[in-house]
Amino acid sequence: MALDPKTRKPTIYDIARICGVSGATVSRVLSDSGYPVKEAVRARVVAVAKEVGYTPNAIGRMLRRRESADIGVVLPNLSNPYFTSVLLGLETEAHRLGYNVLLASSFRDPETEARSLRMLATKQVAGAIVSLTRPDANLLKDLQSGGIAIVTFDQVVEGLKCSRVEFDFEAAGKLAVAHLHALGHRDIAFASSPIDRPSRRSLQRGFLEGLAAFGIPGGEHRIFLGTSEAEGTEGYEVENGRRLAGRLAGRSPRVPTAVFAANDVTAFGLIQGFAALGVRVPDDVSVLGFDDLPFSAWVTPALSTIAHPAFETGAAAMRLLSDALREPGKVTVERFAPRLVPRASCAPPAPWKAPQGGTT
Amino acid sequence: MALDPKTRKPTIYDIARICGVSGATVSRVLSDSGYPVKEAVRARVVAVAKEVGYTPNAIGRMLRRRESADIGVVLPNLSNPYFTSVLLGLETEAHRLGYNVLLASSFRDPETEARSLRMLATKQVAGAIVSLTRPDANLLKDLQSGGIAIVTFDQVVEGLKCSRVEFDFEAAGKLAVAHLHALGHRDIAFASSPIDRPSRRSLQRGFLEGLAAFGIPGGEHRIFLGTSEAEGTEGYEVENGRRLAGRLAGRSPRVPTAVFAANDVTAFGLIQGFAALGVRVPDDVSVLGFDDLPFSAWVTPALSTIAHPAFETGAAAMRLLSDALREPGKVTVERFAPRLVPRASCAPPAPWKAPQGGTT
DNA sequence: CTGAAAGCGCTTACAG
DNA sequence: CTGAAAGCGCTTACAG
Repeated sequence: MALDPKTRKPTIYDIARICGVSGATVSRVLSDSGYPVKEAVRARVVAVAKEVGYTPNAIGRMLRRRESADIGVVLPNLSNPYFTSVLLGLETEAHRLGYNVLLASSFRDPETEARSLRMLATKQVAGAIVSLTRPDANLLKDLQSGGIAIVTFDQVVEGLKCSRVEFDFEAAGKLAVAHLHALGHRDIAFASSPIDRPSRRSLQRGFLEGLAAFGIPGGEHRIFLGTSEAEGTEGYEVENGRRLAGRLAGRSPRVPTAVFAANDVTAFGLIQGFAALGVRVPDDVSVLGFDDLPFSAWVTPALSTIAHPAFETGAAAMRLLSDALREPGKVTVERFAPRLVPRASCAPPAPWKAPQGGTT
Repeated sequence: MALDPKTRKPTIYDIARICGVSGATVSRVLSDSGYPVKEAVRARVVAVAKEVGYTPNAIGRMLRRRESADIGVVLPNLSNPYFTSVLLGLETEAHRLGYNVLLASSFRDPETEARSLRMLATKQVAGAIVSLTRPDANLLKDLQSGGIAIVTFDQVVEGLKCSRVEFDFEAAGKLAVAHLHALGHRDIAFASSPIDRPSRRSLQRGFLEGLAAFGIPGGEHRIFLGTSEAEGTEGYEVENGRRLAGRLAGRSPRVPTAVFAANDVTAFGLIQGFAALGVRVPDDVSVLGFDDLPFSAWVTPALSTIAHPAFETGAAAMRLLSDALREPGKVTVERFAPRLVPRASCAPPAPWKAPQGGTT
């Protein structure tokens, strides 16, 4: 315990001095370099390190080695359970692979997003996994040319070469319409928070294409979007759904017979909003969600929805990043397809009403 | 663009060379030091920095300044929505205060937990916000003596001086029993995943004290705990609840009339498990949750529960940490109290059955 | 097997 | 207002 005055944290040189060896030797022992060191010396160094409570300084090491085990993660919004599940998948895989996660929620603000990206560059992260509200190829290219590997998910950034996890949002939109159409619906609406991300845009496009495929005219009377700017706060999505239910229920001359919600949470809001107005789901209107969150199977009516594999998306993104880190320049695309999960919130429209499905 | 051979990232010295000034001057300009620099020089430096695409290296700066804006966060389990909400509160406040979050989920493994803590020390974080599966005062004291501020939540670590966000779990357990007792229940059980954290222990203690206060004998036939070691995986809690429902339903000579679940997700599992066995909630058995997750108000029957403010806990923890960083040694304790949120999953026991409450 | 020395990118007394 | 120099804690050719 022969340390300096002001309870300074011991460094490699403190240990070196105590052991009567050079800093280089201590470094070789303590960094598991595999470099040969006489066994007696090694033992002494390890013992002294322990005795003085030595903690390696990763900053010093990083500066010297110019490498990092940190991965930046930029998500639009932690209050949406979808992203929370992505994060869980990411974190699980990161842990398995030995990476640390630097989290940066953008709160759906492009400014914050850009700042987070720059912050990550500043921190010299090895790579970043991002889902952007306002994809900016130049910003991401800057990171890449700074040696930072990028992986995106749920979006392809125009003009950027990088690995990504794709999801076919357009197919999801079509699948939604197909399901509702098969149930007998012809007057189908789309409910969403503002279309501020490409994934939403694709979903909406798929929805419209789905309508077109069945000869159903699209148009503004089918599209119900949130206007609030209070996004990113907990409960925004569900509240938006509640409000949209009011607008849907008030549409003249008549209420749509089915609604496709841009995510499960919005669907919950719709169902609640409808209930408050005495509109029954699925008796009066069918509600189809998107995401298949874990608890979507627990609500009543159990939510019919389109599965969007969240955990798997996060885990896959982390794996792709790890691959890209191991093999710079490697670009891989992993694709997930939508899958229909029919439950109880969708049923044939009133005239042809068939018995409801079970709740469990 | 007069940079070195191998597309090395430009440093302060590259800019200095191009501008014909010293590195010190460039640093003064680019680090917003407030140090006086001739305006013409300043402008030139800024322009060149932009031109060469300079990105400050936070590692170099951290090593020199010995300070960090990183905060470590150690959570037991991201698959539990409670912690997810805590994280959201934390992250929101961290963003507001200008800190970056280094995330480390322990997956409920004490080894992983200890490793994460050491990793954070290594990374020279300014502080850490932790909820530990196996609280270890020595481990945390080591961080503190290394200059890292610690804030805990939902637990007080024996023998550790630090700011913390407390929650009165014992009172929550008592409140649960009081509510169920007031409804007429006398045969009340407790259902939980393994009691591996002090908070769970306190909740259970409160439950038992609550029983005792009403002269209801405790005992093993009232305590139903998960045995699985598959904790930390998504869906563990709900699956555990489903399994426990089976054990509860099969208890002889008779099924309890009410169950207090250690968290809302377990309660969902219970309700599902009961439903699968034809046991109705609340008609045959009342289920009371704990947490009041956002979606607990959306399920059917709407979950009666005890509120445990998650977002607020995370935000408060971050604020306390910020205070402690600003004023080293400052120890503050912020307390949250449990609050009953009666909904539809609890009702008087069968014999005295009264009309059910509404679902919304 | 060991050490002296340079250097990772930055900041900051110190001297002018 | 500016610069030379030292140093944050570490690693790693290089020489022995």
